[in-house]
Amino acid sequence: MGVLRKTKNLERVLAVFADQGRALSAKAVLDVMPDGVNKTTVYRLLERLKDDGVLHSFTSGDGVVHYAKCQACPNSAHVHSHPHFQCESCNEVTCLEGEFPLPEWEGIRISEAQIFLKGQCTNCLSA
Amino acid sequence: MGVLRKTKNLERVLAVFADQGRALSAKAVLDVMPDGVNKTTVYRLLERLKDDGVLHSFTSGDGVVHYAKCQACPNSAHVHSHPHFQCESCNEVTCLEGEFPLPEWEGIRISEAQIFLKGQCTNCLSA
DNA sequence: AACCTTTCTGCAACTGGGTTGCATTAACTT
DNA sequence: AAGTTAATGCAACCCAGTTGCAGAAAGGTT
Repeated sequence: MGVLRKTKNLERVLAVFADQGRALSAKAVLDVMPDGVNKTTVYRLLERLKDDGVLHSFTSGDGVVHYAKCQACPNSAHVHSHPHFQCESCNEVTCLEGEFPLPEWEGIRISEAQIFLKGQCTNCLSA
Repeated sequence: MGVLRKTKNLERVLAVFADQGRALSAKAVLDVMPDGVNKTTVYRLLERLKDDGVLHSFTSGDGVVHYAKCQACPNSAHVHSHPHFQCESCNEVTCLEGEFPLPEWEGIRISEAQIFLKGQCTNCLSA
């Protein structure tokens, strides 16, 4: 469904994620985009890139959806149970490498895990 | 700050959480409350109960704040790093017992963890 | 009881993230 | 160049949650 067209806006959004090696909310993308782009367009582009496996999304602790580049993701099995981390000082949100070992629970079947951590990042710790 | 008054609405909210042994969003509380209560009131009551350590809150996967009763919480050290679980079939949100063993990460300090799991609950698995 | 003080409540209006319908524009095909 | 289909912008909307303020209840005091 939907052949992707390589539009100017798409390339600009990709450039934003290439520049900043971190997770961004739709609003953050909008703020960084030069020469106003419509917010609806950004929301749709982010969803499209997610459907295509270029980005993945998760909800940060305060309920805002963030997007980040998928690295080393076999497009087939798209599991993103790696933790996401937000620094309480600079508010940057990043992906932590490595999958998370999910414990088992009695009587339930777990299909998806969202792990969101808060604390101090390397930069802010040494500052 | 703030002496608590034992009002009718407060007791009604508490009764809701006593009945349903699970986590509820503000909207869910409103829907269950007999004889319309104002939504602002419910939001404020939930915050108040949280400040008092009666409830704790967390954000579900879709960004909605949920509240649940604190059980066996020493009021001093109020850490809620236990996982929360949502059934994809019946949508019920519950607290899973037991603290979560947080792994260490290089170079950062973790102060808070939110673990949100999705899957099938016992009821829905056997149905 | 009447009175006073302080908190609670309800309302209406607002904020902010995100979505939808629709007409227009830009990509890609032939 | 023309036609098809997807992408864009706009305005209007939805939903969770918040804010300011006036009026209503708790609780304390006399």
